Amino acid sequence: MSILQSALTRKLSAFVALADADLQTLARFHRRRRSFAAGHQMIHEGQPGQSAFILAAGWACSYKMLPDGTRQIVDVQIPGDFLGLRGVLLRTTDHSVEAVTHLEASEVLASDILEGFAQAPRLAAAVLWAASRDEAMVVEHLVDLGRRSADERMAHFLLELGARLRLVGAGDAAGFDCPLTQYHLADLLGLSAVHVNRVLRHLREEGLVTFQKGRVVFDDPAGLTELAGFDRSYLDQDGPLLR
Amino acid sequence: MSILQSALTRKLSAFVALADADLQTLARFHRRRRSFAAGHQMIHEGQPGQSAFILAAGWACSYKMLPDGTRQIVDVQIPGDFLGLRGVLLRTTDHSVEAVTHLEASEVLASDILEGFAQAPRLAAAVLWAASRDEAMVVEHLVDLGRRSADERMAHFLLELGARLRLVGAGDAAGFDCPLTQYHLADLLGLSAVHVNRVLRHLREEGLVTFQKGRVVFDDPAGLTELAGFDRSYLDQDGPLLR
DNA sequence: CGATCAGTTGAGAATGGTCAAATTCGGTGG
DNA sequence: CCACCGAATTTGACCATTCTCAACTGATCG
Repeated sequence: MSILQSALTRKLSAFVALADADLQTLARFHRRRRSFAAGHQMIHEGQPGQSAFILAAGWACSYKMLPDGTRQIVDVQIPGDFLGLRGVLLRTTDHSVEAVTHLEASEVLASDILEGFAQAPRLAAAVLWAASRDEAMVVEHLVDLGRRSADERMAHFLLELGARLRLVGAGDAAGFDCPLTQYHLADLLGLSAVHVNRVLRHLREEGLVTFQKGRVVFDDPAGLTELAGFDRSYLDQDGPLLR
Repeated sequence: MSILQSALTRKLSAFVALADADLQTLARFHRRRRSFAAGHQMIHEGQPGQSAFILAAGWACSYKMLPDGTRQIVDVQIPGDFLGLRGVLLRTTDHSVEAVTHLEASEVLASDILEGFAQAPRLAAAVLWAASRDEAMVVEHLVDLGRRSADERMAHFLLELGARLRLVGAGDAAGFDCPLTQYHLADLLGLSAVHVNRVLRHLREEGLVTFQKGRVVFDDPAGLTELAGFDRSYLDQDGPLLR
């Protein structure tokens, strides 16, 4: 079993205890290994979901474009995450997904997913359960956009991302490597790129966090957590609920 | 079978063809009928999810409070929707739910859900599948907050709500009855109540939509749709994917 | 009939946006 | 090694959307 498979298995097992049949079905999701260049558009909004991907290495982001040409990034995907699952489940894709870095992923055809779920309904429950935890992150993001100031948003996003990365073994309490540009941050946080730059400068001058040259350093984790009102409990999990 | 049950069954059957055993399990979710006064807090953020509810009549809203006392409403629930499901699945509730009007709901204990899901994994998949469609609405809401102007947000929200209500037989193309106050709209759309008032006046003066005395009237549906960039395809569904 | 709550309006302030122009940085070719 | 290119970042000046504070209206209710 590859490192990726064990990571995903561990993630899913946090929700549902999986039997051998479930694990074999899951293993079949990893047959088609693919590689993509940075900037490649993996999934196109509005098209029927032909396939989803399980991210093995690299970063991606899912986003929606608006008629006026602006975009809103909904979420960032890191290794172990699914891409485009909802597009397959709802038969139509409501967002696009773009590779932020070069990335490695398993392509899972829509038919694989539907057949696999029919044969292994407990696996289906586990996958959807994990998706429902992802929704908790989207909700936090929504609160960011609705009610937090630009500084608070940035602080909250960087802390959440750091916590997620640590769960998959990338980065530590001191900081993490981050391939996102300030344009990505702007589209994530609903700000202009210019203002993102000012916010980052402000947080740096306050001694809270430094984001430079592709690296985020938490200079004052406690102060940053305080500013952001960050509570990581929604990311934690401690054992399968469904046995 | 009650009207509510058939509505929920229809909703779930859009995703997964349910067998008799699944339907019987689903029926057991409706044993505990409860009634709540407007303003009652159904679910408290931070507490372990003891039970969820299936809304039969009335409106509710789920929200998060911030340390500074402001709140962000994440979603509005109307009849046929689940309340507090994620709190049960993730063992801890990441948001609160409040009754907007007097409401009728079936209380479903956490143990009912977990036992039911273990016995009827296809039902579990169906419920989580429906939850994943709800996430599509949260994503639209997120885009509202991140990248749409106040006018566009209001237009988009009212159109989406109207479309959802029509799916459950409340309201029509002309408009709908809406018990939300301007304070609710403010907390939904990330605006101040004062600005909500100005936005509503502006949309009314433009002849697009009128919201007065608890009733929303679409004066110019086409113009409103154009302003909002509204595309309702993410709400549509046309037959079970998993047979 | 006072009290309360939702809605309405005005004036001034603030957060964040837009436009425009440097500056830095990582390659890349000579 | 160096000049150069394009992308990313940085900064300044000005502008606009939205917020805050405050006051007032109107409906509802005990």
